[in-house]
Amino acid sequence: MEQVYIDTAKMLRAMSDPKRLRIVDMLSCGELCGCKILEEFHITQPTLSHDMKVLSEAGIVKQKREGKNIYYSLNDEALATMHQTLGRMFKDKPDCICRQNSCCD
Amino acid sequence: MEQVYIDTAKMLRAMSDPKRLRIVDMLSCGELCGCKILEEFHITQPTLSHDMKVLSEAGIVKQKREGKNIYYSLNDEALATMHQTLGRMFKDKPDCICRQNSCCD
DNA sequence: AATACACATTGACAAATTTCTATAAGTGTG
DNA sequence: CACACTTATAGAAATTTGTCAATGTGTATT
Repeated sequence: MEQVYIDTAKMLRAMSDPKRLRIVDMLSCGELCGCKILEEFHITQPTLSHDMKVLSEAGIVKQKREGKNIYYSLNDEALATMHQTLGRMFKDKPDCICRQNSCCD
Repeated sequence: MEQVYIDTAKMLRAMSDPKRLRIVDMLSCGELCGCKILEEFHITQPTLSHDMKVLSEAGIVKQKREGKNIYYSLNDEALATMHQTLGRMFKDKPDCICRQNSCCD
């Protein structure tokens, strides 16, 4: 299986939970610390921590410590690339990824 | 949880498997019957049937019977809408979905 | 040092997902 | 009708995921 499918699928999987998708949406408005994000959901802190780890490991969010807090922000570059990749996968074009790998013989 | 997160997450989940993502990519080049898709993977027929069901139930693929075969094709409209929704979620804009629902106070 | 706050890790459990074998159902052909 | 071919369903086993309570780690404040 080509790497692009594996990598893209991993990012999609990370965002395939309504709560995590909403977190991505929240972060698009700017960085937020965990405790701030936590306020918006009815989940425990360890659950959020786990969700942020999933998003981080998929390369969707970055984090930086500032004092006691950790601020999460979107990895805009990675998201833009993934968005573009998806767009190419959805459309039939001469440079369709599918044709590049001759999967549609 | 707003419906848009639930609906979008469901589509993302359906595509969050490398194999199913590749199937979407394959279908972007035109409709294909199940047996043709099956040739490209090392999985059993029931497994593919299950995968196609997941994609169908997420609204990603349509199907039509033609004799013995069932031809699968992308639901372009649904995919375009989802792609656009994702784009809006990733970017900070005045009409950011997040702001619309005042989740970033 | 003691305390408080923010976040991560561990261990556990239930629920969902993936994949298979076996079998059923729909369709066309001799 | 009997057979072959394509797809779907049922049931089972293994794995992954989502979530929590309990606890550990890092940082600041007093």
